[in-house]
Formats: sequence, structure tokens, C-alpha cells
Amino acid sequence: MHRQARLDRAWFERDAPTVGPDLLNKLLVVTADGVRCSGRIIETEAYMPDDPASHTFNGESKRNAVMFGPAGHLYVYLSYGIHQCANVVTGPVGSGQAVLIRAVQPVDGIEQMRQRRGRPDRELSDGPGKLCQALGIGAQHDGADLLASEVAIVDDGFAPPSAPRVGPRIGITKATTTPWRFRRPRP
DNA sequence: CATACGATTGACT
DNA sequence: GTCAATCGTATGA
Repeated sequence: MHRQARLDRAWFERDAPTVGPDLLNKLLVVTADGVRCSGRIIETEAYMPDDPASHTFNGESKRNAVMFGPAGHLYVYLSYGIHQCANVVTGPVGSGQAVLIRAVQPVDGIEQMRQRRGRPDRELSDGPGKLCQALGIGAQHDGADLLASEVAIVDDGFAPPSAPRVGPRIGITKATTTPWRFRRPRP
């Protein structure tokens, strides 16, 4: 078993289009309700401040304030009034960038995830809202420090893919051709 | 105050 | 394939 180490602040302070593919194969670990659950990150998307699809495109607001704070914190927002989505804040303080975690592969706490999701295993965490429900991520985690909280990004010895699949982002109506979606290639 | 619109999901034809 | 659910935020009267 490889040693598991949280990534440091400098690692997150790089720009989102760089951190996005580098997050692939890292572990997203959450200890909630007294149970540790984790998933290996297999799909991400980058969002930048000068990007019409980003929540920070029109400046700072109550909702996106965390994105303008220090890198390495979690930005959680409510999508379509129903689903929570989790992002990793990146870049220099005040820049307003983040990487959306779009899918993970369950690793630890699968039974807990099944209980939270009540869906077939294939649908436990294969979407941004699904993985938040599976791991127990909610509004209470908005602003959580990934270096010192119950939510962590961990390197357990798996390198990012050398040739990640790159393409346009999903579910947006602006900047639909910007190639900032990153996915682990199939084994 | 009123209304339109999502960085989605799950149910249904 | 189509479409409703559901609510915080943004925008305009």
C-alpha cells in the first residue's frame, strides 16, 4: 500500500487548466457521518475568471466567494436547485478559478455510498452531483480547507495519465468549445 | 417585486 | 431520445 499524502498549497496554486488533468487519479477523501469514503478522480473541468462559463466571470458574489479565496479549498454550490457540485479552488488568491470534479471511481466506503445513493453501482459517482451525494459532500463543506478538514485530496502513488482525454466541457451554454474537460483514458 | 435560468439527474416514451 | 424537478442568484421593472 502506498503512503497517502495530502497535496500541498503550492500544488493547488497553479492555474485550473494545469491542475485539472493533474487531479486525475488522485483520491477525493471525505470523512462524514463517522465513515471514511473515497473515490479516484477520473473526470474534471477547469473554469477561469475570463471564461464566460465560469461562475466568477461577473465578479465576486456571496455564492462564488470561496473561488476568490486561497487555493486548496473546496467550493460547493447548489446546481439546478437540487444537486451539490464540488470544485477545487486553484491559482493565486483573488483570481477566481477552480476545477470541477465531475466523476470518481469508488475506492473506500462503497457500502456507505450505496446506502446514500440507492442506485446501481455504475451510477454511484459518475456525475458531479452523484459523487457529492455518494461521498456526503454538502453546503457545509463550502470553503473547507483540503489541507486541514474532513475533506482531502490525496496522492496515493498513482500518477496522472500521460495522455488524458481532452475535450469541451459538458452542460454549459457559453464557451462550449473551450477544451477544458479532462478524463482518464480507458485502461 | 417578478421572472428567467442554470458547471444535473432520474423517470419516462 | 424527451422532459420535469427545484431553488439560489442575477437581472429588470
